[in-house]
Amino acid sequence: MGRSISFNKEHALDKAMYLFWEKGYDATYISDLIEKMGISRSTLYDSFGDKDELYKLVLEHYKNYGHRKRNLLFSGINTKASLKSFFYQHIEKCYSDDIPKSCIITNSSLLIGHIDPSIEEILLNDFNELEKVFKQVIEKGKNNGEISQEANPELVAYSLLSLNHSINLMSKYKKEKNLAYNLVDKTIADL
Amino acid sequence: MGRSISFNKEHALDKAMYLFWEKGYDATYISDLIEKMGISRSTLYDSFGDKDELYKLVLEHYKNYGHRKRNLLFSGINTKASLKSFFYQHIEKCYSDDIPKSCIITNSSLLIGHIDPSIEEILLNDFNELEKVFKQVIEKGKNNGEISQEANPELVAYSLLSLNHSINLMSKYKKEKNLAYNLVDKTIADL
DNA sequence: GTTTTTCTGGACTCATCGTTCCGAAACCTT
DNA sequence: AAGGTTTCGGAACGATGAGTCCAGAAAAAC
Repeated sequence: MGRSISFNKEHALDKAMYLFWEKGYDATYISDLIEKMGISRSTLYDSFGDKDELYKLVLEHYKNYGHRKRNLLFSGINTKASLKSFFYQHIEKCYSDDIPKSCIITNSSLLIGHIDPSIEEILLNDFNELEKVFKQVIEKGKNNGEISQEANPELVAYSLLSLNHSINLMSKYKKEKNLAYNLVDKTIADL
Repeated sequence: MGRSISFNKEHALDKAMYLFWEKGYDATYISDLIEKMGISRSTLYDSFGDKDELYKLVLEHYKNYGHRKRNLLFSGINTKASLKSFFYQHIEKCYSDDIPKSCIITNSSLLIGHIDPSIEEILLNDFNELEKVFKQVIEKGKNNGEISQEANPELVAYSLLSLNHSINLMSKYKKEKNLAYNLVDKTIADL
């Protein structure tokens, strides 16, 4: 009974995500959000809570979004090829004009220490998760004999995480895409 | 003639720098600034212009501040030792509780595309400058025979820049300091 | 058609932002 | 001491942000 929901929640979250991603938490205004999400002010507050709540939902939404790329890490013919395809796609996305630069987690770094602790926790968790996945990949590669037995999975994971975030930042600063490719190639070759 | 200035301009800029550095441009409010700088609202506007102008002065101030560390790159007994002392100090500063995390330029990267173009230009220049210095260091190391002739100075400089900014971000996200040291050691050893 | 729920639009409150302004105090010069 | 100049503090202004509220339109269920 009653009127049914007439907007797509996922679609609206998607729009909100791009806004927060591009402009950051502070510079994303409710007025921008309702415009891009295509809903009214009241609907936003009724359906998503306040700005903080919406931001949490967006971070959750972003997580799902990021998992698609992450799956590349286990889909290649071997460990190094998987890593390469992951990083190549990362570079292409970072240098694409269709989506915002960098990643929403990296962009949120300034919020740490100044935002609601429950949001900070989400940020820290998301940040650490990719590192864990890298570690798994390296351990799998060691078991397969594709990666040197001397490699320290924790350190390598850290170094890959570092590479990942560098690409984010470098793309913001408009550094040549080519250099990113070279660094990825070299890093993976040295594993 | 007239009343003389009763506050130290450099000291005030220093306080402003820490604030912008820690909170970022948007989240640094004039009210915070006048409190920390120890001057009144009108004095701030009279002496430093508006927020944008003050931010430019702060970036300039930060530049001088950063040069002290940069000199380490040319002060060691050899190229690799110099690089090590530079990065070691960088890590220590990033993990110190006395100064804000990361660096003001990295933090400001979020503003790119949304701020006054003249400020954006300063940011891009500052960012590129460190890369140039790294390149010089590598070229010098090649001439000295300390670094392999096959090394591509441009790529190595990019990779060191990348390392530098990773440390910034990793410290924000509270990653273990130890991993940063290990990555620095490995990166420099592989040169 | 009636009821129930969703959604809209706009007006509203409250807080806080950046900025301006002005009178008074402090200082230098003569 | 007097006059001119600059600093300084606080009040005030205008803009804009987040969030609330409500009357009514729209859409679905009964």
